[in-house]
Amino acid sequence: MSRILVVEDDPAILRGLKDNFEAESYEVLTATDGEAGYRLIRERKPDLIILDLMLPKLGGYELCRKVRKEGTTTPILMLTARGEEADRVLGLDLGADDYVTKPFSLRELLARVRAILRRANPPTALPNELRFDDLEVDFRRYEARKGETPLELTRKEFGTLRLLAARVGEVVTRDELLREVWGYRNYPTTRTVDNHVASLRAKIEDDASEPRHLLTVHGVGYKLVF
Amino acid sequence: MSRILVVEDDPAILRGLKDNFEAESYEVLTATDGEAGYRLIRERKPDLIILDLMLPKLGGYELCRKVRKEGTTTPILMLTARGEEADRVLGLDLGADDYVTKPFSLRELLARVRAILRRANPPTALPNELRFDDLEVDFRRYEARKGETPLELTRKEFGTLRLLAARVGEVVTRDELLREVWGYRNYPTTRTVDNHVASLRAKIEDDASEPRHLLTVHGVGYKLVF
DNA sequence: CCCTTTCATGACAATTGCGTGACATTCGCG
DNA sequence: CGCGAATGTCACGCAATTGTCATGAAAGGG
Repeated sequence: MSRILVVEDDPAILRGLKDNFEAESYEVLTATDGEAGYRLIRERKPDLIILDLMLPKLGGYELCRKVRKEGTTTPILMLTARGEEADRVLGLDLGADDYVTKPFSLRELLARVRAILRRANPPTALPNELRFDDLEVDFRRYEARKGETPLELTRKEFGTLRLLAARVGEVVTRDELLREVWGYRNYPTTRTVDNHVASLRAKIEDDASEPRHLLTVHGVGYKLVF
Repeated sequence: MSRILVVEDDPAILRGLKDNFEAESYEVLTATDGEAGYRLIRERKPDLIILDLMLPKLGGYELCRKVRKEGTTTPILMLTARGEEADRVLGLDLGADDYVTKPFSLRELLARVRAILRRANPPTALPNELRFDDLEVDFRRYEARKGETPLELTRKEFGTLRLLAARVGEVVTRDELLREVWGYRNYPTTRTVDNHVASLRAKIEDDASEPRHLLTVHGVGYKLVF
């Protein structure tokens, strides 16, 4: 069976996870701070790393980036508390393969672990770039241009546009946008989405009052069309 | 729409939850102690159970474990007072699917409920498109065309057509349409359905006064045939 | 610590779409 | 054929949805 490393500083959660994964007959390694976790990654080469975001000595964020920079491709699942940087769409670039927000569902966590290990299909493919007409967006560089003029898009705008771009033509509901772009942090109103869509329109549409690409579907949501 | 059981002994909270869920078009069952909750689970088979941890007669832990042991897979969302981490892990051990700590944000709770239900009840096999004759409907894009001319269908019209399309040839009653398209609560008159069917006809039939596809079955409902 | 950017929220107006009722028409059934 | 019930048609008022803007809070950089 697979070997899983859990890096988590809360001893109660750590033990709960260890017990449960072992009950599923995984081999479990544990660490309570980032540095110990880093050593275990190098020495024991786990098949999957479960990483708390807030860690003593070396944060999950930094640890994640560090091992990725060293070329480690081991799948990483991030545990994040509500209130932390939990944006799924915006956050996956750090090198994590999946995300679970605390307090989390153990059943869901187990299901995700199985899914990751099965490794059949990569996680929901988000596009890395978008281009049509004179618009050009690079989601990895967080750069956008309209014709010759560079656009200053905010993080939420990038995230919103990216999710819409991932499903070009299809309607994306405000709830989906909130879930995927905003994440499980502080639940803003769906009205917040409208505002960000509005400012996106002001930037990417020729005439924001007559949008031709970022369209509203009344009572449902928004969609991006070419 | 979905049926939610709320088991909570604080009448104020219970009332608040009931009102809010009903405002979201959920059907709500309520119980103020574990035993009553247990009976409702068996008798009414809710789609989701929201369970307070501290309950008279039969606690949330015990109730959760009991129904799980009996093979019930209905998703359970636990409500708990802000407490120790041990509670969290223990609660999840018992088979709860998610967890919200009191005092909670109503928006958060609603979002989680939606997420759980979405996960548990994968969108019932509704067709994503419909085509016959010169009609072409894409339910994900919310787009419809008749020949060359695009049709402007409203949300209810899309929903109505989609449900009819899911059961081509079969009669769908007005009550079914109301339940599936309109949602559980605040039933409009069944006459409302007629109106939407009428406007659908005006759009998709060649001759609305002589419908050939969207047919009335007198005294029963409507059906879609090719 | 201040300053800038980004974000969330609310008020307001404009628009869309929905629900309802009145009346006409059709259907089912004797 | 005739009656009552069910359905079609239509138009109106209202409620929900959305665009727009302003404001204050939060986050991030110097």
